[in-house]
Amino acid sequence: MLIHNTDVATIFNQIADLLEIKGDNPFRIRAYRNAARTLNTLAFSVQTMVKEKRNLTDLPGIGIDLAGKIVEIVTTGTCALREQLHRELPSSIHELLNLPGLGPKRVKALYQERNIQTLDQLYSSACNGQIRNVPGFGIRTEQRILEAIRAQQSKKKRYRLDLAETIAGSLLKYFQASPHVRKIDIAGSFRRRQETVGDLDILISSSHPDSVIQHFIKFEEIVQVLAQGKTRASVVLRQGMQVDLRVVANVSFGAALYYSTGSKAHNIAVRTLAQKRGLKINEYGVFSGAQRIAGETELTVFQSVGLPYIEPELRENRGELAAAQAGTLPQLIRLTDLAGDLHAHTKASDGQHSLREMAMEAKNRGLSYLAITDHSSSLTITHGLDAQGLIKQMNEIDALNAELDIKILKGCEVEINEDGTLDLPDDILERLDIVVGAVHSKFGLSRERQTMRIMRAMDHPCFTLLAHPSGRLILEREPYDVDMHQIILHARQRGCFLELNAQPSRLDLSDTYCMMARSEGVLISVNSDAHSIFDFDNLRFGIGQARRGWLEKDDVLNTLSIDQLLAAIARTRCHR
DNA sequence: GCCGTTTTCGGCCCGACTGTTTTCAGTCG
Repeated sequence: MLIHNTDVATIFNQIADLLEIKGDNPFRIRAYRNAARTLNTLAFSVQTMVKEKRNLTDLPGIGIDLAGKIVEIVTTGTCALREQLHRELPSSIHELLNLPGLGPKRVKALYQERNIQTLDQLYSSACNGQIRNVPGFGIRTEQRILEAIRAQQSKKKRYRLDLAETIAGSLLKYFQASPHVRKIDIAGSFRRRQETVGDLDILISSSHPDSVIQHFIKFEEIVQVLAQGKTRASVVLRQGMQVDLRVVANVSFGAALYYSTGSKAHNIAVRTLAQKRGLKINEYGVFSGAQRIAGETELTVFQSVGLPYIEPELRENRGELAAAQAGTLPQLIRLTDLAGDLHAHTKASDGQHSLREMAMEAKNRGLSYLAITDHSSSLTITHGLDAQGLIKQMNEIDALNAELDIKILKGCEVEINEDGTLDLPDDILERLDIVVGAVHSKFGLSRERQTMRIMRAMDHPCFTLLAHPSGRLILEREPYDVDMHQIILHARQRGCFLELNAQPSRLDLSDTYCMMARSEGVLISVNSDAHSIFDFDNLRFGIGQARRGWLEKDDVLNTLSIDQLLAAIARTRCHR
């Protein structure tokens, strides 16, 4: 039986929920949640670790007891503790905790006083006015529960980063109209460039917080004000997205920005560090007793606990504190480090602009090379190119290269067939500068067959890099089942490369696999996969994801100069 | 239940807002 890390994490979170409702030791509950978070961000399979008898207690937040429970879950598929808790409390009850406004205490009260076990029961009880008399509840709470259930039924919970960026842009513009806004920044997972965000966290410094809050709640896109106080407010926008605003004094801006950027796990780790130094960190600064010793900028907050500045994309408690203390933080790649783009389409297949238009735009954006990689013919939906079509395009590229001051590479996004062969004859592949292999079909193959398919494609002597390696579409399609670690190891052995596809709907490879590729020494190519001249904007999303994956300039293929790049591609070909 | 440059025991991040409480518990970020 295949057990994924997320399966184990889900069981740990369920146990934490049930223990919370029971009123168990809060630190024991936190231990289960910490372990679940570790498992959810781990690139390696714990089931494989168990098979290989590797030491689970090396993982952060996993001690002897939880290591034993992980072994139990990956071998039996379940956990005795969870089963026992389910005998004490109904199994559906933890769903109630997901409802905003309901925490463990209230869920417990609802169960004990009204025997409410499911959302449906809660909804009908609230409709009938049976909630308001439960101790600790009232009419307002009953109303909010009804609203929360209705809202949950209609809204999508997370949003892609590109949509979040659009909304953030309009909010920033709106706040520019307020004379009392001194500094403003968007914090939270948005600032950490997470691929999806659940809400937007806006931070403002001002000496007139009341005016700023008043201005905020008049924003025309707001459909509901959830909370409104002297220094913060929470609202829901028309798109369903929640926006939280916090206003602080200028001397606290850095501390508040640091605090609201998170992640939660990172913040807790740094606060714990501060505590050992006898310091207290909160939204207002770093305090030694009653004296504020830092807080105007983020840098001073880090310095106060003896750390160098840590970039927001690294703040996930995935080893950045240890690296900071050891002085081994990565010098994260920046957008301006990219010298070229190795994946772009034209009107010849499913793109919107001509070869010339794409090349001119890439040059205007400061790139010194661009690979044109239209689809191959078996992807009929995109009107892919056959051998004749590609030969024609190669001639056009020769002509343009003689004319333009940017190097255009002859490439193709070649279909990887079900058996791992490539969708073009060898004599054509050999004439291309770059061969980008991609899976667009047969997503449902077994893990073994999908992995073999891709590895066999990599073995073709002309294969250069693997496009969007997992095939996922964010919030729309799960990745196909594939052993990414094996593929990364095979890429290293074969000498080829993997793509980080920068489309905000893909961002594929994910951050954790970027970390894995980096640690295995496999170069990543951050590519726009542009289908129009506007899509070169994608690159900044790709760079955000690359930074989350700890990538430095030297870890990224398309930071090489054109000569270095051509030499690197040549080496992949003389490999066999 | 985890963890250790004060510790193998005794800690474990911290404050704002809401509603129901009439001084604060619960929830959230």
